[in-house]
Amino acid sequence: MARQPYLKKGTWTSDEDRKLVAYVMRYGIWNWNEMPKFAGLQRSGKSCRLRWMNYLRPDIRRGNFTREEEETIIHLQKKLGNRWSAIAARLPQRTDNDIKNYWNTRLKKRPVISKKNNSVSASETSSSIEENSCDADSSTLLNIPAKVELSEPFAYTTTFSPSGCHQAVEVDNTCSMSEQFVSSESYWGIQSFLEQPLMTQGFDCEAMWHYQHYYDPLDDFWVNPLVL
DNA sequence: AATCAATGCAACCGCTTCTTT
DNA sequence: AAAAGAAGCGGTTGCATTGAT
Repeated sequence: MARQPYLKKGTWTSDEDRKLVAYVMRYGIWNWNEMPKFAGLQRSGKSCRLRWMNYLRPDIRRGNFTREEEETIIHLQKKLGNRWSAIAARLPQRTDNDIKNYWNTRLKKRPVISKKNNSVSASETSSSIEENSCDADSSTLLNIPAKVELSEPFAYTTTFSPSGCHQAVEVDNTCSMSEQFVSSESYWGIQSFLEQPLMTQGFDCEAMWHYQHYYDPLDDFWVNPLVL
């Protein structure tokens, strides 16, 4: 009987993140079960998919949930039950796993939800809702610059639109400028991977590289100008 | 400063659903 | 229509971090 190749489990390292992101950005998603070996990862396809979907995708917003998001979750959970993917579909930049975790660790524990204005009373939320200066209101949830923070030193920024087409957007000035940067070290880490010979054929590799940057010599950073 | 408990979240597991042949 | 494989989903676990003593 053929021995199963060793498959790593547990927390992802920055190197693994880098490999997966670079691979997906170059080749796209074609088959999660086959991808890991081409990407040089000793992970199951399932693990790769989960990592990408829940953490590495560029269109994910991380950090504190806004009051509006929180109220949406509460409302939809009441309406749909624990159908986290359905709830996540209404909050396009949040993952089902994030929403599930948020519900299980915070919202579920709340004893009383006020029906008045469909909101939670101040006494119940004062300790749990933190204002986030980068939060967008619900009308601008889409098409805002998204950021993925990987384990140091790898990070990149991009824009995302629900249709899958990249388009110019305004930089949210309320967010710190650092969110527009990726260090030169990280940039070259990605670039060197991308310059390696192709390992598979038949994919539109160039089309995958939407993520463009320019170098700012003053800060020694590669800046994402928010793609065309 | 050290230890323990509580908390939050990333990741795994097993099952279901969808797609392809 | 059936079978097989891939992808998606939700429940759960385990570890890292934080706070309390």
